[in-house]
Amino acid sequence: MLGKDNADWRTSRRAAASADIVAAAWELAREHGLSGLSLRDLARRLGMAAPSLYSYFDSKHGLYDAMYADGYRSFLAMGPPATGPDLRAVLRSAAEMYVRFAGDDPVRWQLLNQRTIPGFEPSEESYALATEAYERTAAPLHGIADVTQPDLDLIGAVVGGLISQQLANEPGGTRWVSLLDDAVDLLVQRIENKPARPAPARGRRPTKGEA
Amino acid sequence: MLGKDNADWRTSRRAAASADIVAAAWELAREHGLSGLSLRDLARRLGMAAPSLYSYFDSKHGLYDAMYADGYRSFLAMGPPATGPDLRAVLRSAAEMYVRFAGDDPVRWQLLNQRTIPGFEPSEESYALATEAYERTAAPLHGIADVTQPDLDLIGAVVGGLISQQLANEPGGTRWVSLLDDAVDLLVQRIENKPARPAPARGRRPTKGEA
DNA sequence: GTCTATAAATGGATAGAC
DNA sequence: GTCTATCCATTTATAGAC
Repeated sequence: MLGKDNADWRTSRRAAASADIVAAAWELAREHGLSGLSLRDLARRLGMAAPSLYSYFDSKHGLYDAMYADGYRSFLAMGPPATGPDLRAVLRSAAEMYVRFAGDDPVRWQLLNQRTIPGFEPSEESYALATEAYERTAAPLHGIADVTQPDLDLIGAVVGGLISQQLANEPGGTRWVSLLDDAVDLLVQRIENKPARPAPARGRRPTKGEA
Repeated sequence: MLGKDNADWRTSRRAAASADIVAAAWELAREHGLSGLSLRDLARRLGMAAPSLYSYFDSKHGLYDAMYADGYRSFLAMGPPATGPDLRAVLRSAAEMYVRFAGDDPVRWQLLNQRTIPGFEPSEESYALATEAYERTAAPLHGIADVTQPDLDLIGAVVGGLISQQLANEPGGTRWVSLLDDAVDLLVQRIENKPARPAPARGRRPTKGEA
């Protein structure tokens, strides 16, 4: 009567094997580039035959999808960002967390943030993790000032831009990343010194994004 | 006695053929992604045999290098950015030029600005074009206010970040790119409201980037 | 310069035995 | 689930005819 236990055991074994594969795939991606990843190399490193990988992933894109999900799970594992009443402190904390995450594994950042693998798009399930990570990071900002979606978009672009320049032009350095505090100050200024919430009706100018 | 003319003609013929190849390569890259480009497809589209491409390029990376150079030549062909005494106007013009250039051909922007092809690095000659483009774009800013290199780095990161987010998350849209004017205003504010040029010596704080 | 032919290495992917 | 064997496409490269 250990049918259920047996099934659980199998499932967890399978999950563990799958995790091993993904971990080895990250290793290889760091060594040979994201699109330089080959299933043969991967199988060899794991001491298994290449076709066996297809028991775990439908295709190479399926593997990328698992890596994508794994990347966001790693981000979520860093824990929630700081909360508090001070916009600058909260923003700085969230930005630094993101910069650290990107610097820890540039290839991971590339898969998660750039459209670099032709034809690859994350599955709904994996993308849901991306959404969760985004919302969790943005959440502490919502209460504080009058943070709008365009504000969040600009924040993301500025922080992402600094990371991107850093990784592309001076990997391992700090030339761009060291500008983070200054950038945060700018963003805080923008958000706090915004023309007070538009009086409901009464000559309100349409926002830029509105059709 | 037409040896020289004949040589010139051959050179220009060769250059024209080379340009045709690069143009077709861009087409294919737009269709199948940058790393999805195949020399067979390329040769087929040009109505030639694949090995013939090796008369023009040493390797696939050689082709990428030619595309890289071509990309920056296209940028330079847009002409110099606006000049003038108004920082905001000059910055906005340069930024809009860059955004237009990126939107016109996202794949080109990817090759020029992201480390996406494993093992590919532009040759010195091609990289010189990148430097020329950068310096030409930054030149009009140098005269105006007290624009430092960290200022330029931040400008590049912000503009590049908006482009990157736009292309990755909503290609063809304007959600991020429409924030450009706001971003420029922020940057102008930073540059203009900088603590006046530090009095030579006398308690000057070291800049972040300095060792 | 261009072609045909060909080679070797490598890539993703499938079929079918165990 | 794992293997062997196999397939087909791609990259790189060479030899040799035209």
